Amino acid sequence: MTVRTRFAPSPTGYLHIGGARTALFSWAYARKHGGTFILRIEDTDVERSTPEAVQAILDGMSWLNLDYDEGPFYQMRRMPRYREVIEQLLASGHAYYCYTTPAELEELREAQRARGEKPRYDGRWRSEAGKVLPAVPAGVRPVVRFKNPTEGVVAWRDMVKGDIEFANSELDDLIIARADGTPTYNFCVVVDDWDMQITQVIRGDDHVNNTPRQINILRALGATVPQYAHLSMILGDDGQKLSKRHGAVSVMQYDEDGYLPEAVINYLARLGWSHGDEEVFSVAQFCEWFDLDHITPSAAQFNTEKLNWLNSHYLKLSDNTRLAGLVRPRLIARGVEVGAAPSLESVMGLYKERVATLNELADAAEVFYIDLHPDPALLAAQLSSEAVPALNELAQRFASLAWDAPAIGALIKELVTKHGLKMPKLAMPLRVMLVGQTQTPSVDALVAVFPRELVLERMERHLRKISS
RNA sequence: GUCCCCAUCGUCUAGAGGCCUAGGACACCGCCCUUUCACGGCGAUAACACGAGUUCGAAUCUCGUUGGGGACGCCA
Repeated sequence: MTVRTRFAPSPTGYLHIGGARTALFSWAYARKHGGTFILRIEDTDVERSTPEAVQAILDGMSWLNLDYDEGPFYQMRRMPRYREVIEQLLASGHAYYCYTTPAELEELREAQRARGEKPRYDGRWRSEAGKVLPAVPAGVRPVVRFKNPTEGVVAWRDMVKGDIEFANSELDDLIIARADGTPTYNFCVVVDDWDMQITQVIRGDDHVNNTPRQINILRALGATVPQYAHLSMILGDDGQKLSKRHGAVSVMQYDEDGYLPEAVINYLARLGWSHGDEEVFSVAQFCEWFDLDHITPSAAQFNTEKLNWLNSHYLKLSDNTRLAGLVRPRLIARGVEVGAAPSLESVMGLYKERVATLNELADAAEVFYIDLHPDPALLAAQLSSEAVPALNELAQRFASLAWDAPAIGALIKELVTKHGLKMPKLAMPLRVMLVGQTQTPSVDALVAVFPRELVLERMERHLRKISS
């Protein structure tokens, strides 16, 4: 049988990091087995679903390069099909109308909780042989409930967690159609997974409790029960459950924060899944290696430090043209006009081994293109009176020097010796004048990236001030 | 409260009864490289939650305890 997996988010917010990992694993499983990956939008919660959220999910997946073979399917467009199946269940006696009102249910649950029981529907409208049902109240529109088996157990071999078993006595008769006739989540999932012939349901482990109910409905329908793989959740950096407060950020936030999609994919792949000691691998390699046997059943804590490490790794591997293309819009967004000289590409080359994110790369690049005003205190501290003559001579000699790093380096060394200085005495003030910082790449490489005129301009601006 | 799940270094993990004196990675610390800072290289510290049992032998199997998480909606 060919593999068919699906990712089925509800469009009530952005695609967060946990959802992204679920999508990634589901996608990778299909890719690994030459199967089909389906995107399904579970938008039956009309109140909370928005087109913006749909777009956010699509954007997130596209940024991560998770392509789907079928869909997106929207549940709201499948209403006639759901209605048809509900009729079928009603007709076969697997479902029934229930006239209990929400208020009555609340009252029931309240009482059960007070008694220390698990809150659940008491089956008052469930038809049984020889049972007399209450009189149908006037003016109450009924919901449809699934008639869950009362005896035995429902068990499955979870591909991540192993054998899981629920007693049917723990399950109540869930609502499959609301009073207004619209179907509910657990029911739609079942019909969709059935119709779409999903072979492996890979989803978050918050769905473990839904699984026995879904299996029971599937069986009532005579459908094939798919395999299930329940992924444990991802905790925030602080070990807390991901929530809006705790950085349950959109995957697009990682884009904004300057992470490369391949770094995020690599990080997510390694979070809860492993292939021996392998830490760094391409998406293609991941698809080849991926399997459900090596997924940890326990929750994993997100670790930004490790993501940073992976990101800096991929940054080093990226060519300068790509990096320039990614950094340029970030600079423009800051209002920086990126001039022709130095080329952004060369600046990327100078800094890509030293940063963890694209934003840090942008920070480093920015000073090359703005009207730079180094911190006066810093400049004063570095620009010692003994360095000024050497710097003056340096500027003078720069004017006619062959403009490359070896020549620049040689000249600096020569003048350091000539003026009886230590290297930092000369290099530090030069760094501050050029980029406003004492910590930079090697000074000859730094100078070489600049166009000669800009170096002279930035040097003379300050040297003139001192001299006068 | 009831049901379900989970439990190896600070974090992500390797580990499917002897290969474990528990391996790798991130972080941290130290050293080297570097007349700056990073990068890089080398090294160190650091874990099987606890208690019973099964076994010649348990991180690995069983049970219990503790701790954590999830679910108990006319949300998904």
